[in-house]
Amino acid sequence: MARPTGTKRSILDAALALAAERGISGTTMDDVAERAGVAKGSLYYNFSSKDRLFEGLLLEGMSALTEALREARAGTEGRAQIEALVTTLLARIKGNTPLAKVIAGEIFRTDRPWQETSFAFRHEVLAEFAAAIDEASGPAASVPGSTRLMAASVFGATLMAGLEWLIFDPDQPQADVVSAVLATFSGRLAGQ
Amino acid sequence: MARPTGTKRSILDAALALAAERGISGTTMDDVAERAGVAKGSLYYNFSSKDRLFEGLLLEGMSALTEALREARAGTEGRAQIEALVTTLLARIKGNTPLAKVIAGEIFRTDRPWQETSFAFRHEVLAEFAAAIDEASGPAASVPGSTRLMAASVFGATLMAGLEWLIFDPDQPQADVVSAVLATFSGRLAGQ
DNA sequence: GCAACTATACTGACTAGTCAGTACAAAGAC
DNA sequence: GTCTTTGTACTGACTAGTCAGTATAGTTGC
Repeated sequence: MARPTGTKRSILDAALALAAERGISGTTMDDVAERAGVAKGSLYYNFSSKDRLFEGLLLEGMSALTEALREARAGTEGRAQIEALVTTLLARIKGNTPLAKVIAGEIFRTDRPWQETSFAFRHEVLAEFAAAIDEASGPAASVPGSTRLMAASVFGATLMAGLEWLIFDPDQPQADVVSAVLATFSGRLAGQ
Repeated sequence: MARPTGTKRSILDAALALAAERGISGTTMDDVAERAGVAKGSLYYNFSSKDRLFEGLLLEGMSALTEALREARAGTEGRAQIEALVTTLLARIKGNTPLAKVIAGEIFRTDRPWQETSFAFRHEVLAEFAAAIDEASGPAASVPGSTRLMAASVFGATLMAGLEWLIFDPDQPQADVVSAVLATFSGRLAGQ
């Protein structure tokens, strides 16, 4: 699963940029070849189909993200884990906004050939958040299954705020965005 | 802006169901006609183009949602507003999951002919959440622009948790999902 | 009572164009 | 001398949109 270089890299980069602009279905293989500056034949020499190309793209992006989240959580303890995950996720969204847009658009689709891949990724990401939530609030969750839903909440909050930030107000400092997301969880809104 | 009936209704319903399964780009007009049980010509008699059809679809769904959120907030005060908005949004997502899936997949796209419509909707929804946040935490927000980001966080948390719920564990009672989302904001995760 | 006309809704075969994928001869790269 | 890439032409299935014609229910004139 080494990060591709050379022609494969150009193709993946071009495909990602285009998919972020027009969606995967709206991106044609001719477009990808042109933007990558390679011949169309090279696309099919390196990837067996359009589906495989985009599957590879998502797999690569998702692996990098889960890896980053895993490391962020491993380096911290207790309540700081949530903060570390939120900070890391926001940094990743900023560092690769096109990927974040594509993932956000794909995450609820249930009809893709790479669904399996995508669900596994989703599971891993939520597992990191769930583990951080257990660390922060004690493992004695009141309702069974609620940790996973809370993990989805924290992930969804960060993703939505991150894209809101980068699409509509990209000049705002990253630290302010981290603060805003964490403030949402601080108890000021719904302390029991 | 009366809710269409008859043929228009069948077409919109079919288009929504298909778009939730395959995305808008992945849905063909022939598919829509077949599922709606009408001839393809009727699609074009009732809507001038595929884009207009889906714009109408999103507009209808988004109007109903903002209206519901507005009412929910108007009926409550203080911190209960957040809870009312989260509850209402989750109920709507459950009541029309296909629409929620389509909106979730569209909300970050910046290349659609109906972008204006979509951004306006986004703005209205976030305005409701922002108003509730102001009510809950006092208008003296620490960082300029942070209320909008917090609104995006709360909205994103609810949307992600709602779809997680309905796609992966639809038998879980709605009340548990509301609790889980609100628990995320309770301060147990990141109380300062 | 009925023929002629109008308005509206709908039909489905058809057109013009698009796009994933293929073919293959030639040229670099290592 | 094999692996990779190029360039270009091509195929065939698919798709948005069109349009001449049909169905039906009024309405008007006589």
